[in-house]
Amino acid sequence: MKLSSYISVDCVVLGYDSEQLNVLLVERKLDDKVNDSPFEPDWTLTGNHVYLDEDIEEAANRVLYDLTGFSEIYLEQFKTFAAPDRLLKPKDQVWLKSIGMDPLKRVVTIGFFALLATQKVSLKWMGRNVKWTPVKEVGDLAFDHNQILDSALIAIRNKMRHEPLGFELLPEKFTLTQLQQVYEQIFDAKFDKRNFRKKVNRMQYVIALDEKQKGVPHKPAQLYKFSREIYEQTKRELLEFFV
Amino acid sequence: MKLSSYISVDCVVLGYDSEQLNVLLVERKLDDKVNDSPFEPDWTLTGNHVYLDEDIEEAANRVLYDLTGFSEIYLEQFKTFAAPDRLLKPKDQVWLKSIGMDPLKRVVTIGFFALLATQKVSLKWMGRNVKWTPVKEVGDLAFDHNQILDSALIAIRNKMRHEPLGFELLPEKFTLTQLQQVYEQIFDAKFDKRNFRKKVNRMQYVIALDEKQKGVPHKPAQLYKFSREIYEQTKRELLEFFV
DNA sequence: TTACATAGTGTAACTTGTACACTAACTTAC
DNA sequence: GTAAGTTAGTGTACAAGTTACACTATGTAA
Repeated sequence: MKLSSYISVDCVVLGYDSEQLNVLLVERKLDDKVNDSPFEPDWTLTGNHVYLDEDIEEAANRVLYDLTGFSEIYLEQFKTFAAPDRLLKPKDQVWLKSIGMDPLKRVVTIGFFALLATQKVSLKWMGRNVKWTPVKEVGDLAFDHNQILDSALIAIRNKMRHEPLGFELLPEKFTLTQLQQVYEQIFDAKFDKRNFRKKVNRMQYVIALDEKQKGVPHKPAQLYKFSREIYEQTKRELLEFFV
Repeated sequence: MKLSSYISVDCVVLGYDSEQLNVLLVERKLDDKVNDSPFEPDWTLTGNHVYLDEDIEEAANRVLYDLTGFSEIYLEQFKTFAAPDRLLKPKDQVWLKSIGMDPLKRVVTIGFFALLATQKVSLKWMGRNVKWTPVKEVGDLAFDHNQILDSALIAIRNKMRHEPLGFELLPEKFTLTQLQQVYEQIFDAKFDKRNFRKKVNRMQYVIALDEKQKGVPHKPAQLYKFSREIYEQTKRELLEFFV
């Protein structure tokens, strides 16, 4: 299959693990490095080329499927990066020449963000090391991937003001404390527990289950679920979220 | 200058003219048409190829400058379109072959929206007919440009919920009725005049000028201006807009 | 049985949203 | 210069939402 080599997708995969918000990073292989310096950053976001007969959404889903084994992950395009000095890897330049194509100087990449609960993921990707890193502790990434990550976080925050994305970071059954923590992490803010719960109570699409948390060394919390159906019906009235 | 032919930008240029929200369309030339049928739509959004040494933001600004003669227009990337069946024009395919490049089947285009007050614009572009069309009366456009327009309107609405984009559609000095009309057009809604003004009054960055409207056949309205400086200082407190 | 940890709950003061109708100021036509 | 036409500009009462704040309840583990 031929690659349209100059178009790629990069996925900012965010996961919440009951403590913090994490981003999925993959370790670079040696032959990915642009020069031989050992000081180049070792970690990148997940991404891949886009095939010629493939839409970019398909390509991003393919990356996520290879990574997690799941295909129903929340995924959304947020920005395209095309600065002329974006780097094409040397091995790709060689390969492009070998098939008679112009080894262009830049790769245009379409940034996607994906949201999921970390426990779902198997963490294997093309034989490389993969790790969750707390978003607040991400160091230098390769290429312009720090910039892509920052843009993703801004896009997610903006979208979360008026769409119920927070639930995508939680398992199907969750506690209100977990929900609150998700929003606190995303917006880097602290909310008042009672006021937060008052607001959730007004959301008819957050439904209390007949079930409690298990295996915790303290009072177990009530579990809730999110109903997208009810949300779709009532969203006109209840649009504002937590920030 | 060589073109990186498979990347283009398309600009959804929106203008407000004291009555309605309009979008700028350009007429196609005959040799743009994919086949000879006279039934193909005659109008498109403005767009162009992206040069190899050019970022996409630069390319979009170039399109806007060619069109309007202005270079300080509010412009923002909103979505990238890359469906495999997006069409490359026949003349471009011929041209790409002539310079030894693979005539790929699709053009990846990055969609931008631009906001301005219509009176600013001179309306000339590459020798073609250009016209403002009320957004509500746009008919069939060429390629997937109706889809691009719809996506732009959704992106603008979402952004306008928490950023002061409405002012970009007005001249520097505007009346509160004009401001209200902009938001009514964008959100396709009617607001109560007194409540709207109450809300504006709370926005310290909308400043009453010592000046009134002129040349209107009725009571002239107070003029106001928007101060981005004050907005930047106070935005944490006053984030919500009109919808 | 006690210590520990987190869950879960209510109220009062204040701010914002909503619904609603008349007078003021200017121009034009007669 | 008077009347008709047009848009500007204003206030109030009620409902809803926001904010700040501290204690009791229920489970586990030692």
